Amino acid sequence: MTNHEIARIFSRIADALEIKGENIFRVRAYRTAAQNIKALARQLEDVYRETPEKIGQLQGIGKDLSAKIAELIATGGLEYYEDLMKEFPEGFLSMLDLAGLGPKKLKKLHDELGIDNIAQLEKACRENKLETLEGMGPKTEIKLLEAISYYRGSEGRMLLPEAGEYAGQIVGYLLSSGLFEKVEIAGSLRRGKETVGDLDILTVAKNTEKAMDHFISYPLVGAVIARGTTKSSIKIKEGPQVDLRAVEKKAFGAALVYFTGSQQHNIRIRHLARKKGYKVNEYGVFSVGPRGRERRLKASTEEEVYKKIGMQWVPPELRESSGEIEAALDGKIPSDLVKESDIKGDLHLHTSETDGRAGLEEVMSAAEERGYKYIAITDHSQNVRIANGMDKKRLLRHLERIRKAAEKFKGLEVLAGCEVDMLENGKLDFGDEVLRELDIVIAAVHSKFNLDRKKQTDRYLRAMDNRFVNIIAHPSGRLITSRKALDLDLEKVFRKAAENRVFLEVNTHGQRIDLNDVNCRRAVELGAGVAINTDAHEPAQMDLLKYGVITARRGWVEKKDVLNTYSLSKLKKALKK
DNA sequence: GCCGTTTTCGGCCCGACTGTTTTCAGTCG
Repeated sequence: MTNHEIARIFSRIADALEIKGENIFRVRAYRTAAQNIKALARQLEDVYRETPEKIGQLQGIGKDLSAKIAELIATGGLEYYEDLMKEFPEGFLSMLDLAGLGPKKLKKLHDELGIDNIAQLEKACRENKLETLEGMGPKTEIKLLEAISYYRGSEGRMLLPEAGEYAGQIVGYLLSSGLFEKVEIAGSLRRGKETVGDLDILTVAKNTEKAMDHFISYPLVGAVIARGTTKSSIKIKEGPQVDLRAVEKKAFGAALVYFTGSQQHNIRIRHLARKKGYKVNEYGVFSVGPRGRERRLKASTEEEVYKKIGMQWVPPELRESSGEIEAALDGKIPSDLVKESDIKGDLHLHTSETDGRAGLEEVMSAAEERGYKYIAITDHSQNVRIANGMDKKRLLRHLERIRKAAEKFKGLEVLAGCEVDMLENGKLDFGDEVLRELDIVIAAVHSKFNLDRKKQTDRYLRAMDNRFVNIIAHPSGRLITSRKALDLDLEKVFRKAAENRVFLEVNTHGQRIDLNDVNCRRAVELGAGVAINTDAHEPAQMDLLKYGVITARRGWVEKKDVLNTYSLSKLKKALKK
């Protein structure tokens, strides 16, 4: 049972209890627990197996919820949950995913109109049945019909790079108007989550009325969801919802904290502030005097807001309520989280020799343009036939060509390597007599994704015992929207990596982001290092590096933990082991 | 249901916008 599955069950329980009209704080407890569990760096199942009592020490998990987690892990099910679900028709709770429909209205629709599912809701809206209910009118029906159509056509959350593109375009549109003094991306995009739902943009506007009008007139707008003086929301045609908030300059810091989230992070910040006699909202930090009199304290930047509460500034990527609050209170926020400018080269690149699009020199000059000190050319090995993998003869010839082409690029060190396939039994696709000819060896799985946990893990461990292996590419094998991660004991893999000085890749290609944030964090905790690589198959993809960097930052990875921040001489030493 | 140098009981982050109201409940982030 994964953390995500446990979190989903808790959040379904929260939905169900809310509809039943249970104590809202009890509902919130389940919801908070679900969110905290999703943000954990370790799998609860692993924690439970080692030290079961640690479950109850987690933030927001007490006696009752730790017992429920134990039951889920031990039996794969939860009696309380299953009984609760029996009270609701199939598909009923998922109606809560409709925008504008919450537990209260849903309960009313069920109790008074007998609505059990989306199809019945749609029919009732079309027949104007909702208008017969108190508190609902014609607009409610229109909004719900829109929500239903959006829900059906919804592709869910975007991948991070796609969100980045949308945001870049809108920010450009806003800035070009001259109506804004400041425009800043906030929300999960600023935190660098691997998928993003809505886009959040925080602004300081010279004239909020004009600014809001400009925003809702964005050419690609499909619908205006809300239009207020400080807050408006639009839905982009075939794209995401975008929320824009305009605040005064002096409130910008507090507003940026608030609008960046995560929600759990905000709740804890405000809670801490309250204990100190302050109130924090998006307009600033206020001291609360006798008779509730409020006085604004100077806090126009994020740094000042955190300082007032008595803690260090927290980098946005860390704001997931997964230990950063405690660290910031103790002054223990990592001081040197890896930055894009720390990266001295890309160590996983393909060329047209196998399945890449560009030739050797094109790749090298792209690297030179990016100011890299070094790169590694790592085309596929023979077993990956679909990618036109090289046999021994072709590889040796390729190495020669790489070294020859590299002579033209004086300031760039080019390592001649290979992405060597990891065979089912953990042997590599080439023997040691070939591997020793390479400057760098990346081992990777491209087939047999469905081995059982023991076999898959042994496959990795054996490959990492080969003394020539430097990097494990895309270790978990997952593709965010299409392929599950391999069934793998990552704890063992990370420990072995630390022991044998094998680096684990943070691969930014396509839908990978692999390792992901929580795995990065655990790998580094266990003493392993990472390498942030693009696995680019054409030079433009080398730009995706920033998403690997942000993911590593979310995993609390510092510069010293990252192989490709090393100087050339240190890199070469590390590769020789 | 969780949590505690104000509390083991009584709190639980905080505010904007909408639609249906005539002062507010519901929803959202």
